[in-house]
Formats: sequence, structure tokens, C-alpha cells
Amino acid sequence: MSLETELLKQRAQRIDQIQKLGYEPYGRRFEFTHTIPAILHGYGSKSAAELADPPVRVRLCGRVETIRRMGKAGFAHLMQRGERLQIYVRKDAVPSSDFELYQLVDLGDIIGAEGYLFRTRTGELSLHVEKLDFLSKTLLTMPEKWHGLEDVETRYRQRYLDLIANPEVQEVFRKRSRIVASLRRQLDARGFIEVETPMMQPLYGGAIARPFVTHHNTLDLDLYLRIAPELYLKRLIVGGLERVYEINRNFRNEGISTQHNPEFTMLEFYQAYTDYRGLMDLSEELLRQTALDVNGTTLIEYQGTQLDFDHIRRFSMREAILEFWNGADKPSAGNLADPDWLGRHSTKLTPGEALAEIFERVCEPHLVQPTIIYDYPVETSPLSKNKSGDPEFVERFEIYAARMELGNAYTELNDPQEQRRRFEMQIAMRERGDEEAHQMDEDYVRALSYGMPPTGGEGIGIDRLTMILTNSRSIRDVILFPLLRPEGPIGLVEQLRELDA
RNA sequence: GGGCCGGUAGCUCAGUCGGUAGAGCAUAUGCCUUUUAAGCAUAGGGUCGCGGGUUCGAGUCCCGCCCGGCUCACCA
Repeated sequence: MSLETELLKQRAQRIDQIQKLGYEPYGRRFEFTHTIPAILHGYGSKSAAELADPPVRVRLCGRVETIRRMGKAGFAHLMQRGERLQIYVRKDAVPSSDFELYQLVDLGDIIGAEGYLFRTRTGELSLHVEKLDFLSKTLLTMPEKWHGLEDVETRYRQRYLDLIANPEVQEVFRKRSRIVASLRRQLDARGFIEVETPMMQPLYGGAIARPFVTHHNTLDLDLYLRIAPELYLKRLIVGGLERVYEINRNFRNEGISTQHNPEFTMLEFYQAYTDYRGLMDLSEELLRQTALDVNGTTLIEYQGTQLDFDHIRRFSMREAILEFWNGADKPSAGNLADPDWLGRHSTKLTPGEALAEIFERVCEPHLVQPTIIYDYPVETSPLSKNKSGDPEFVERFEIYAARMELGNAYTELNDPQEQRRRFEMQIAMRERGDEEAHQMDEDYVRALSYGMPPTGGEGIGIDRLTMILTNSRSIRDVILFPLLRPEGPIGLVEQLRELDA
């Protein structure tokens, strides 16, 4: 018999024993007086004498993380919401069936306990138990107490186990929740309304990416999972909603890396009557306040480097190339405007694409501190408004931090004729073989033809922002269930069936 | 998709030159009424990711495959 089968059988026998003692192995509603974090927060600094007079009675519940049995007494740690409290069970302080129950408890079981708080000889705040309840049985063994669960594959596949074994993982996802809440609160306070637009779209657009395809049976219609909500959100600006945002999933059928998951969460917001300059100021405030709300400081330690979200640098794309050019042949401002020079320094077909490619190659490694890069070539930005007096460029910026693109924003193109020409330019790029070039969206052109106010729009990658604010190296560490290949047979159902027979 | 690294007990990991598969934790039994990586004693537990090949003999060498990580390419 394999060990796993043996352990499973032992646990199944425990269920019978627990029932014979009069407890339910899978219990019901439990009324607690305190959560474990509340106890630690409320009484963590109280002395033994303060705890004794008057006594603090509590009723609590949690998962058993450690057990130390010493004959007629013993200790255990219960974990709840990522924090742990020690309990002390002694034979002469609890009903005899409760002590028998304590002797049957396995690591990982969920139990309830009632008693009074005290400090042990070594000073640890603990619960002196006078009553035990049983709430849920674990059939499987917990990962090791000292190292926890380290296997990355298991951590991602069985996130529930990761959250049990590695409490710091809970903190990452609690912070993620606070990030989203902070952004919502800030946007709501500025008069934005949250909206939801289609995730299944007959035409995909708003970004440069390959889509996932799905199918609606009744309509017999192929649909794309959206690569961006942009074109729908701007239709709402045409409709007069004026300030809208959406926090939701986008899907891009591209590679997976430490910075890319096929589905990822974006905040996109659109504000009528502003432009990209206004959005730069707003972005700085949003990021600064989110850092404060989540970490209490704008100084963020990320992978050994301190990032300062109180001071976001700004460079135009061309300035950045001049600033960060490393080595000989440093170009002049004139070189960067010269199609021949650009063509000689890049394999890209157009001067604008060449400039963007040179920028990424030269500058991105230097964009560790939060930085805004503005004024992008028109070829790379089919939905942005031209820079007045400089038609080869558009009013667009990206926010970089830790060498990652965190956000992307621009003054929205609201001239339907120009939008039609941009779409046609994209279609020409598609015909030259660029599969990711934008499609024509005639309804969007129609919407613009009703008149869209001057508008600024922006997208912020929530996953990447969460990475930075939680000091996470991989995007998979901030996504609860990142996409993985299926793992194959698990074998548990067969074992449970045999136990049941 | 390319390159590099990894997969050994439930968990964390050793395993030398190819020669009978190990440790700690966890588990079981016994002792133990303020311990805390509790302690002491004893015991059980393995599809060495999967499939081929070489060899008297493969966890170890070779080939193919599966899964994962990092990285490059592309992107947010």
C-alpha cells in the first residue's frame, strides 16, 4: 500500500472516530466572537496580568497549522485569514470527549475553540481552551511546516494549498484587492462611472494583438474574446457619459511570460474634454495614491530597487533616446527626424516604426524608476490624435516602471475622416502581412461621425501594477489561477471510491 | 517557438565513478500537564515524470515524449 493510500485510510478512520465521539466531521455554522487577526490586533500587546483581570473570553475557529501533544495537555496553532494564534488544551480543563477529540485532530483540520486568553511561560498570547468543536476534516496531508509548499507548479495548480501553506501569498491577493478598491474609489470620487462592455466581440480592436475565437451556437456566429474594451468605451463618451471606466479582463492569444498571461486585467478610463497632458497629471495622482493606500508609502521596494511613485519622470520618446543612448554614434535631434538615419538603425519599414523600435531597444532597460514617455509615432498608434503641428506624431504616452509597461494613454482621435484613413492605413499593413494590424470598425467610425468630444483615454495593467506594489517577480504570482497546461490524471477520485466501497 | 535548468516518500531535499534508494518534517505506536522547527524510543511508507535504448546491472548514460521554471523573441 502506498503511503498516500495509507494516510488517506487513516484519515477516513478518523472520521469514524470523530463521529463516535459525537462530533460532526464536516460541521455546520459556527458563531465566533473574534477572528484570529482581531484577537492579535486587540490583545497582542496586553500583559499576562491585563489578560487575567478581567479574563477575556473568546470563541474562535481556524485551521490547525501545528500540534504539540504532551500527554495530558498540548498546544496547537490555529490559522485564520493568514494569521495564527496558539491554543492550549489540557485534559483537566475541557470535557473528556473534547480532549479525546484533541488527540484525534490532524494538521489541516478546521476546528472551533472557546476559552480565555492568557500568556504562556514563554510569553506567547494563547487561548486556554475550555471547549472544542470540530468543523472540517482534511483527508490529505499538509505541506511541511518549515519550508511550506515550494514547488512552483503545485503552487499555481493548487492555489488553495498555496494559500494555506504560504500565508504571505494571501497578503499578495489582499493587496491586489486593495489596489483595485483604491483605483475605483479615486475614479468614483472624480465623477467617473464604472461600466461593463462586451467581452465577446464580433470585431476585435483597441489594441494590437491576436485574439481568441469562440462561437455562439444559436446565432451561428464566430466571436472574438476582446483584446481591449477601448472602442466600446469611447462609444459611451460619444453618448455623453463623459467619464467612464472599466476594470475587467482582456484576452490576448500570445506568448506567456513572467509579464504576460493570456487573460489579464486592465483598468481603462476615458475622460471627455481633457487630453494626454491632463491624463499624465491624473496618472501620477492615481499611482501615488494607490501606492499610499496599499503600502502606506510611495517608496516601493521592488526586487532590490527602490521605486519612487512620488516623482514620475517625463521624457518624449525622442528625448528618451538622446538621454539613454549608450555608446558611440550618439544621434542628434536631427538624426531622429531623418528617415534615412532611422532606416539605417532599424529593420522596420517606416520611420515611425523604426523610431519606436530604437526607443525600445535603447531606453526600456533604463526605465526602472516610474517614467512617462510621450509623443509616439503615428504608425504605432491608430487611435490617437495627431500632435498639433507635428503630424508624424500623436499625443500618446506610456507609463513605465521596473522596465515594464504599466500604462498607455492618449488624446483620442475624434475626427471620423482621420479615423477612417487610419483604419485604411492599418488594413494596408494587414495586407502587407501584419496579422495584428487593426481591422476596420465601421460602427465606430459612425459613432465618431455623431461627434465625440475631445477626450483623453488610458489603460493601466492591474496585474503589473500589483506585481510592483507586492514585489512579485512573475505575473503568475499575482493571478490566482494562471493559465497552465492540464496536469493529467490526479487519481484521488479512484482512491475515494475505494474508501467508500 | 529557440536556449538553459528542473521533476526521487504526503512535503522539503540528498543520492559520488553505472553496483541492494536515503535524511528531516509529516504519519503510526508508546511515554510526556506552559510547548513552540517540543522531546525520547520504535515502526511503516518509493511507478526515482512517462516510454524506449545501451549494459551483466540504469535514479545515474543515450534517444523521444509529458509537465514546470528561467530566458530570448512579441506584447500590456
